[in-house]
Amino acid sequence: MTRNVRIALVDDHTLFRTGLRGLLSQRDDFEVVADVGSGEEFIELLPTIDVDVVFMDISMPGMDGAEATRRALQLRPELRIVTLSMYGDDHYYTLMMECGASGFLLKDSDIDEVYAAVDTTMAGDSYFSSALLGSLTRNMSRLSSGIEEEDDDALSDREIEILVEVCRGLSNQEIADKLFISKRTVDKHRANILEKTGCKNTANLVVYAIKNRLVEI
Amino acid sequence: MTRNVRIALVDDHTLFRTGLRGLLSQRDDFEVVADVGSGEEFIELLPTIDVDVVFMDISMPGMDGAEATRRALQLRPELRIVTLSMYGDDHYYTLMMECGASGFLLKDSDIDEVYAAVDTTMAGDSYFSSALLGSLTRNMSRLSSGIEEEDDDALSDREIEILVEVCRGLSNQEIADKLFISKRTVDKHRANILEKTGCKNTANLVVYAIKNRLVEI
DNA sequence: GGAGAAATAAGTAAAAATACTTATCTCTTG
DNA sequence: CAAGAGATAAGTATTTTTACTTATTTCTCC
Repeated sequence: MTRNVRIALVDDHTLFRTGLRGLLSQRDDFEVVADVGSGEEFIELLPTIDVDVVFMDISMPGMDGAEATRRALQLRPELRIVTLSMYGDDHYYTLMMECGASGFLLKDSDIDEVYAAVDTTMAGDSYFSSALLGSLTRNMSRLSSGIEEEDDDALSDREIEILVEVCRGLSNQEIADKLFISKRTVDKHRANILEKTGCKNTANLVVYAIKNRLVEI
Repeated sequence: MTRNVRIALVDDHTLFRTGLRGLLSQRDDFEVVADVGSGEEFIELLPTIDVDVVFMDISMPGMDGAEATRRALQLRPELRIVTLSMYGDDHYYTLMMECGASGFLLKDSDIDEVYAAVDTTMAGDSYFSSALLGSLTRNMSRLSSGIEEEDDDALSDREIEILVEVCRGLSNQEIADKLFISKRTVDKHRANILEKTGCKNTANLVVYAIKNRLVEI
């Protein structure tokens, strides 16, 4: 007999986690081995547990899903991490895929998609919410159409990370402390973000970030 | 024997709804009689069903939770509506209470709070997430202290005018020029706005303004 | 007509952001 | 292994915001 799939849940909404846990337990070949509310907790717990598939929320207070995914995969490259997001935004999708996620599920998926995500990623493939297919194929066709528009102004992962903290109201110094880098580096990132986004100041940035669904309000 | 409590779920995230439904079904005196993804759907469905308690999300595409609550209570004043929110924000809380909600639950509550919310509201009382108690008692004591300060924190028209310009990304000097007043006056207004809204800086202000619908993005 | 609220204005000082530049280090990719 | 991109860091100078305070004028409301 095959052993159970060991699943971890990382999401800051306890109720959502509890609900998902209940839904997952309906499959008796699934076993939820971790159920935590933050990226930090998960990274701390990871060395002590055996996990196959992680459902990872993107927006969480403190360490977000992107950073947690990166760190988790450094520790355990064989982990299958499935992103759980409110929005099927290109930016989020790209960010998480670049961080090494194996799947992307919208929170308004139905439970069959969750099961499918586990089964598919366990088989070594990637899984995406069916609702995402439209926007994905759009991107694909754009890429294959040869226009190759490289979007020079796309924010890097780190820049997005900085921008999210800016939107939370942290000063550059506070962001520096939080990310363990120099304030001057944050200054530089922020200047680059302003340049790339065509924004003039903080107020513009927050509006930009919200419009582009980089932060949820 | 008492009859079951009939519950409706209104939330745009299918997965969350399904999870919550599962959790609620563990109480065999509860019965989920509606499970919809938007305010419109709920209002449409309401005349055809018997409901006691509604769990209502605030932010939904289309008709939001506030509007749906108002309309539902017009149709059925005896409904007990419990708000489900990501945030324990004063503003959201006040808004929903003004719309007639009987309870306010954070999405990171645990399931016992959900059960408690049903039981409490069915008994005719109001229920609030324990995480909210801090900010609520603060408000209560302010009210009961007899000062009768009718929401001292309401922004004046001029302050709202300033805030809107801030959100557009104008500097205080630019706002001053635009409104034909001194930059120092704008400074002062801005400081008062920060104080009243409890914000720390521009980023917070923009988020506040958007949440409070003072600006559209 | 007087009380109180709101808008106006200013001084001073400190903190933060912005505009420039340059220079490593690391990682990926051809 | 070389090239390029991204993250890191720092110098310097200017502009902007923020935190304190006080004071005058112009409203409206009772």
